[in-house]
Amino acid sequence: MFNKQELIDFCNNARDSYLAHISIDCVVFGFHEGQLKVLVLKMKNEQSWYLPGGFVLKNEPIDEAANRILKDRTGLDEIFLQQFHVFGDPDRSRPHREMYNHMLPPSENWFANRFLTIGYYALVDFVHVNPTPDSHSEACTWRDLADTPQLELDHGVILKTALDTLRLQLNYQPIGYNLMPKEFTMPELQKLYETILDKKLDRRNFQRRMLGFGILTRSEKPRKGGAHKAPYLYSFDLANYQNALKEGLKGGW
Amino acid sequence: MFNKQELIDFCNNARDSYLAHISIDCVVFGFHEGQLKVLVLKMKNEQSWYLPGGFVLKNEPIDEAANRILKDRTGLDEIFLQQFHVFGDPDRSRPHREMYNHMLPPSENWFANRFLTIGYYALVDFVHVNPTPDSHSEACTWRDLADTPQLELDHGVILKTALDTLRLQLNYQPIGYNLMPKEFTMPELQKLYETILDKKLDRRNFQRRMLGFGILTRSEKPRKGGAHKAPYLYSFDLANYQNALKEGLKGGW
DNA sequence: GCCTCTTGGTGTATTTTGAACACAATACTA
DNA sequence: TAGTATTGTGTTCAAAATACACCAAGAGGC
Repeated sequence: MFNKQELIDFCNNARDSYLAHISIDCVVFGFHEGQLKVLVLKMKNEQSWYLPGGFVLKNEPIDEAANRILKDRTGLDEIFLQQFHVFGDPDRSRPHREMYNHMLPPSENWFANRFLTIGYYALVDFVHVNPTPDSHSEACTWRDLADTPQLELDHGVILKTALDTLRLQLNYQPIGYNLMPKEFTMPELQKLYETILDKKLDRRNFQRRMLGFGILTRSEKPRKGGAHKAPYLYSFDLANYQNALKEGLKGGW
Repeated sequence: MFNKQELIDFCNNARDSYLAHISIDCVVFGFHEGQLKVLVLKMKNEQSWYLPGGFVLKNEPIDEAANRILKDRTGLDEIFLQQFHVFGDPDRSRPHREMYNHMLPPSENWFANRFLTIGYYALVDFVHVNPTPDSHSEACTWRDLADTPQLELDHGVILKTALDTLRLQLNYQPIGYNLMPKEFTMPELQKLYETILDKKLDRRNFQRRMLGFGILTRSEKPRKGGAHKAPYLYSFDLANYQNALKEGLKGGW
């Protein structure tokens, strides 16, 4: 939350720079230690949590805007981003719109406007992300999907919609490629699928089908160090993966 | 295209009524005589064709806006509508933005603004539609998908994206229910699937699979009148259909 | 070192599903 | 009433999904 002077400065700058009525909110997924994670922000001086978001510069393509916003939050550029839905209820941001009523008249207060928000989901390699709060926030952190805090406004709905979209697109987008590190074991990849789909899969059939798609290349060296048998390391063959996705990975899970 | 006075009136009204920077464009699909059809508009005094579209009232949910716009073009209310993509390139409407430069300075010209457009696709029962031009247009007509005119701005891309989405969602949305009349024969339904997917399907396997889903109810009376064997009439069991779609109609086509 | 436990990798039998095709039924035509 | 075009149903064969058995490799206890 801003104090009055911060608010005035922000609003002046926003009016000059950004398109009115339009915002972007991002659901950033990562995968670490067998858990699907989401990046969330905690607002200064309040127990309120948000998805990373921002506005669109007056002459900026919206995909670039989403990329810019996420670069600020993660340190990563060229992130895998998919637009998935516009949330356009006139009341969706009412608490935001009224929040600064006591500081500024609505005509001068950027946040008093109605905003449609364009929802993007992003897939990132967890270990490369450097979570960075924005000027409203005091914290930017990963949370397990099963352990996300209550989110403000309609951000809970946005998150849920993103997750539903992710499930539907699992066979049509390079989701594994973008969420896994370069090299990974088959059980790790299976855990990702199980987490996204929220159900157990048969270990042996999973392996056979995955290999059957011809989108994985096996490293020479297995992973060392862990207890028990050393699993092989795999990486995605991006060209084959993209090609297979055009038709969709056939069959359900 | 407006003359100067029409333009001034439109702009004054638009500024008071609509959200800036946001428009809606609709791809209306119908199905008639074995052909997938799209509703297009022809602008007054020009050989230029557009998709039906409009703007969002300042306090109107976007889904309602799309519904309102389509009610004006089709006479139908409560149309099946799906938001599918936002087109947000800053240059997407450049020709529109410059079109009235000689009549009004940009600051007073609504169309000189940048617009993001939210793409909706609509599915309607062809025979119930009463195509109605808007104030820019001299004609509003159905065109075969294979015979659509060149569309202005990025409307060609919007149409193509809608069609791709339609294909992907065929097993997840009640597309048959919304495009077919109440009663139809199995070969007619098959033609719809073949048209959307743009490939031939085996008549007998199609029939067995469709019936296997348990989403159709067969009428007592077959269709009379045509030459040759009278086919049965079917209608969708909406409750079962919706239920089956939650999981997706399993298998590909 | 040997046994056992745990985890990863491969093979096989059974069931289910999908594709291809033959044939019967119906309604109009000649 | 035979002919023809079209619709409805059944059967066959192959492919794919599922379930399960077995083998391999590494770690720790004794």
